[in-house]
Amino acid sequence: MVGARRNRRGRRRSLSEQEILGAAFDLLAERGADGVTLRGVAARVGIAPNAVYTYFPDKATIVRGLVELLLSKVDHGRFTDRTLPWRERIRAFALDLRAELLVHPGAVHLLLASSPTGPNAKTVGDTVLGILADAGLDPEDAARAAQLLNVHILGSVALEATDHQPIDPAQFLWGLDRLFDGLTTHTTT
Amino acid sequence: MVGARRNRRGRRRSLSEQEILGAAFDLLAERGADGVTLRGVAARVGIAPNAVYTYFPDKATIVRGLVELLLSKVDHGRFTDRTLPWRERIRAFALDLRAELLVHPGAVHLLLASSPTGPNAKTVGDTVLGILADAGLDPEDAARAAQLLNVHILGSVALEATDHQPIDPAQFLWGLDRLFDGLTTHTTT
DNA sequence: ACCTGAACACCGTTCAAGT
DNA sequence: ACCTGAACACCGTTCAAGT
Repeated sequence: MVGARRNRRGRRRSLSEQEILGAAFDLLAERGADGVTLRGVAARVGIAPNAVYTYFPDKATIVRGLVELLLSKVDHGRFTDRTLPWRERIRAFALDLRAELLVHPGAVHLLLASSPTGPNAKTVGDTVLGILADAGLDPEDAARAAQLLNVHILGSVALEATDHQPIDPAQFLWGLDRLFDGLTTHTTT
Repeated sequence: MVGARRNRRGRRRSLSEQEILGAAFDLLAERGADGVTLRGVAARVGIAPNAVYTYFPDKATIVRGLVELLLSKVDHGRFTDRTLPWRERIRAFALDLRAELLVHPGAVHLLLASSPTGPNAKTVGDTVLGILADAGLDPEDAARAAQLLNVHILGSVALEATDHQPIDPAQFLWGLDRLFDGLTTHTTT
């Protein structure tokens, strides 16, 4: 239903939105968040800077698409095994997302600034929500707990990524365990 | 010992670093983080853009100074009352810092991106550390807990501030309570 | 040492024009 | 509809020159 719109007249579309987002993703990987530039993306796909506006209304929309593309790299399938303890499942998910964000310098700031609402963001959120429901939290608590985990993951990565020091997951995992303890205490009382 | 350097020759200094940081702070309050611009600061204090380089080596240094100035607005004295329960003391501190960050759109992103190391940042950190020590945590755990609280406060504000929705402290406080529970569980086991 | 004017190498975005 | 060249209104930063 989306795309495949009849181009009744005029020149054929030489690119797709996905190719442009792909170029943005490459720039993110190669030059970091500050390197994701409208003009840079245009140059990489071989069109003039203003031609990008044929595909996206502004740069903010491109960044949201880029964040969506980034989130699609998280493999949700790995965390659906209900035979594993829920702590293990969340831990695996959190480490995976964290790793994905750490390889792209500044990417986490795009996340924190754009507060993604796309389908992939929803899928990621639903994955966490499902695990928390399996853990026995009622829907309201599960939603709050998911948000709390989100804050921990993004906040940790943002602070870790700016410290130029080597990145050690110990503090991250310690905090995650405190969160688990806090959630357990809350559900058992 | 700092400043009051003899100007042996040349024109008198027409400004102080503090006046420049003050102008940056005003711009932050009026136009948000994106409005904090080297040229804007220069215009506000009435000098040419490049004259700013006489006071600061680059914009990043100005931003660090601005973050320091922002942190100086947090009133640490209010949280030193040891007769109050430690949860109350941390809660008051966290709400205070959160409120300070929320009034300046985008300010939290400056914090997250600059990872402040100045004296005011240290004072803020020591305040939290002291409270956690009063709560009975050993120094290592207190340091980790302080970092965990830091992540929660900054991460929450960053996600809240980008959601354009009205800002509700309930989720923030719920998360804080889960952290307290998690820390309590950890110290009592 | 402090300040200026001019310039450089960028940005995101808009406009008029071509197909 | 898609694309281009030119321009606008910005950035941070550097350089040469004046006091």
